[in-house]
Amino acid sequence: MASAETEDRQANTRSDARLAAVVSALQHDIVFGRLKPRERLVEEELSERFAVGRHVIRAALDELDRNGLVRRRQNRGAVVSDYSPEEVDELYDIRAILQREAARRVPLPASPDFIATLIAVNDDYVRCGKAGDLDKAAIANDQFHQLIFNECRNRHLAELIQQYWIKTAAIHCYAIANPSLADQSREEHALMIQAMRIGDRESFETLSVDHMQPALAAFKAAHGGWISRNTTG
Amino acid sequence: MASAETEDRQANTRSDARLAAVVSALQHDIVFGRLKPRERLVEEELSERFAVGRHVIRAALDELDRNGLVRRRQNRGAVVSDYSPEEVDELYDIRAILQREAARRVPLPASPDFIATLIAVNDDYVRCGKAGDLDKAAIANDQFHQLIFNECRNRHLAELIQQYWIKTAAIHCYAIANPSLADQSREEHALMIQAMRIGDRESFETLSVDHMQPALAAFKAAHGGWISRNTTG
DNA sequence: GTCGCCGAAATTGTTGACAATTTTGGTAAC
DNA sequence: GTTACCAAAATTGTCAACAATTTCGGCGAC
Repeated sequence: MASAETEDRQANTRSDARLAAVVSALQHDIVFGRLKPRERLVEEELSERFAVGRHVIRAALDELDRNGLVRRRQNRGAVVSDYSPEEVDELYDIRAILQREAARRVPLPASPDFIATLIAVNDDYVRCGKAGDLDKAAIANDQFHQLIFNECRNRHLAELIQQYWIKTAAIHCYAIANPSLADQSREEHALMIQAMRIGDRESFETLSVDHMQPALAAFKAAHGGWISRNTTG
Repeated sequence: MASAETEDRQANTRSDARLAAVVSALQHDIVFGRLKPRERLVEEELSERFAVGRHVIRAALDELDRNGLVRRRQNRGAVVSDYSPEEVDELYDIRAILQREAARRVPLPASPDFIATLIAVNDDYVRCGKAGDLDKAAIANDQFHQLIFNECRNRHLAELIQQYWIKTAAIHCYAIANPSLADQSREEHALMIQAMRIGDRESFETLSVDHMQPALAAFKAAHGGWISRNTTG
């Protein structure tokens, strides 16, 4: 629901509001663990729940499949995907590559206007986080990083980073719920803003990559002993 | 038609043979210029041409839209996309990033078995190219580079490179049709094989990035004066 | 007691008709 | 001659019923 409007600007995803709403809702359900890995997603159930035609559900599942959040197989329906440890490492490897390069391409120092916008969004993130409103905090966090990466002067690169952001949403949202990690996240956001303001590219680049690591480490620690069943199925 | 079998291995794209065939055929039509930029793709026409239901066509157009080869807008159908010069630069910028990083991750020197396979595919590419069979040459060229990038020890990165390979297929297939560029391409393939064989990573990395440039330069020279109409539309 | 087979239930894939939207062509007013 | 508007054609979006496939439970054979 919340991202239905932002979606409208992206000319890439050709879709109406209903589809966007379903995708967004399912994304949040998966990311925040209301839908657990290996859980089945039945088209007719979802069709009834969201009060839309089954073909809309099908399109939504297509998009989620494309985003890597669910996995579909012929005549067997969709299940929430659980990443194997190797997959998580691979995805974060790619994110590190992309975000480092994006950080190199952002013009620094950033304009005062941009810094002001960034601070406003980050304040929102901090406020929601401390208030325990995880859903809104996650959205503000999304906005914060999306704003930054959109400055990289390569729209396709920014979109690609956004794609991998979504793919790993279930992992990096881990940090928001954990008080200690959330503290660190807030501190790093402040450092990023500072680096952009004074034009310290080296710090900015390092922060852009390292900012991902705590959530990844926490996720791996929590799910370390898991068996990966989704290889050959 | 030709890639219908290879598609089967990729568990990611959940689709039957018909969908894969339609996507592949339309891809080739666009890449080799039988379908020209800004040309409309009408669902019912395609449905009749390929003798499949319209929903299959719709799924195919979805995938082509996702690959960037066509552009769709609400209630207005699909058109073959023509990239603006900025978009082309952006896409090649991303390809350079990804392919450089992949080259860094490929274990070197490559095994003799792998080198042998590579030489066999490349011989096929050279043969088809010199015989003027552009369609098969393009497929062999695809195989050659896909083989290499699949060695990067990160399946998601390899898939991502493949995605951008498809996105820019219309551009880099330019080189195959041009005799001088094709000569250079063949020579560089030989150098890449040599670098992988003896473990010369620096050359391999440089080649992996620079190999794209001639086709890009030729494409930009040919389409330099174009007006870009697909911005806000 | 276990293994294999068969049938029913559940679920997804497909089809064709219908509704909504956009485009096109023509006509009348200025 | 040009512009505004309206109706018809073309095209895409939506829906509900039907067909095909997979899964699950029970039954019988060994």
